[in-house]
Amino acid sequence: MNIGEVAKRAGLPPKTIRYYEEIGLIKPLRDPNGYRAFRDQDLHKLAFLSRARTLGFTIEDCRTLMALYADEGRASADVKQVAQEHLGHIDDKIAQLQTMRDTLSELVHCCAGDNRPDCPILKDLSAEV
Amino acid sequence: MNIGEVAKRAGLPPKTIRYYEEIGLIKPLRDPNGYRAFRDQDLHKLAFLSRARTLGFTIEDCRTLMALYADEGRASADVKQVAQEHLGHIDDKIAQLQTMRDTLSELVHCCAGDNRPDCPILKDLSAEV
DNA sequence: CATAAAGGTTCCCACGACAGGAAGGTCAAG
DNA sequence: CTTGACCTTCCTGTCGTGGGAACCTTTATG
Repeated sequence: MNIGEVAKRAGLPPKTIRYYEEIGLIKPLRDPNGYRAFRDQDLHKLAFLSRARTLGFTIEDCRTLMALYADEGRASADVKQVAQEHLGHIDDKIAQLQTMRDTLSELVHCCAGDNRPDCPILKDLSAEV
Repeated sequence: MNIGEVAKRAGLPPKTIRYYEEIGLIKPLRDPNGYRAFRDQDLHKLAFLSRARTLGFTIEDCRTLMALYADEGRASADVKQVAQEHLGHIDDKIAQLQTMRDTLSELVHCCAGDNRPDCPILKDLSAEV
């Protein structure tokens, strides 16, 4: 399989796949012409990565998760811990965005949005420290 | 005022302030010794930037907002539009994170988290394409 | 059989918004 | 006079790609 083919199947751009090879997440073989030769196991790993990235795991998390996946003797507790920490980060980020959203939404609501210059949004931003 | 002083007052690291000058958001004067000499108006702008960044506006948004702030003849509609677009982006991001969170939370919940290798999280990640 | 299009390769630069650190100049206190 | 706290510029790194140049290989078509 060439890179275009796996890209389609794994749902990842070729650029990203090359990058994943560069940082050692996958190790595709090479054809005599220099083209990367992806095996099913490579495709499988890429699909794994694609899915994990969709769930927001960092590349380093992915590396850890793939190592755990490959380790038959793993403890599910280790996997769970990685996932829970990530979940914590997501929750933090959501909370932070929600705070922004609340403030911003309030300000937008208060702004007349007409052709006059008075604006509670700017007033808030320029409020005294 | 030197950079350390404004940094404290505006709640921004000196590095960030230097960066803001570099990209033209502020234009502090210079003392004969080469030190930046911040006026009240510079501090005011930095406080504005700090607040806007806290609300998640991009640097380019900040540039626009500061221009609107400086423009006495602005229409509040223009400010509102910038804010509303930003609000939209925040909502998108929250929705995306929420989707991740839901899936991940479900998976974490299903994982025993013991010393056995069976793990629904890894099972999900390695599911067939 | 020649050619053109579509695919592959490496390499380098850019993004956003800074953070870290080196190497050096300046200033206030003891 | 020295120490230490500031300040300066300059360069590099972050994270996960995306864009594009310059070049090579394969496949399809006239």
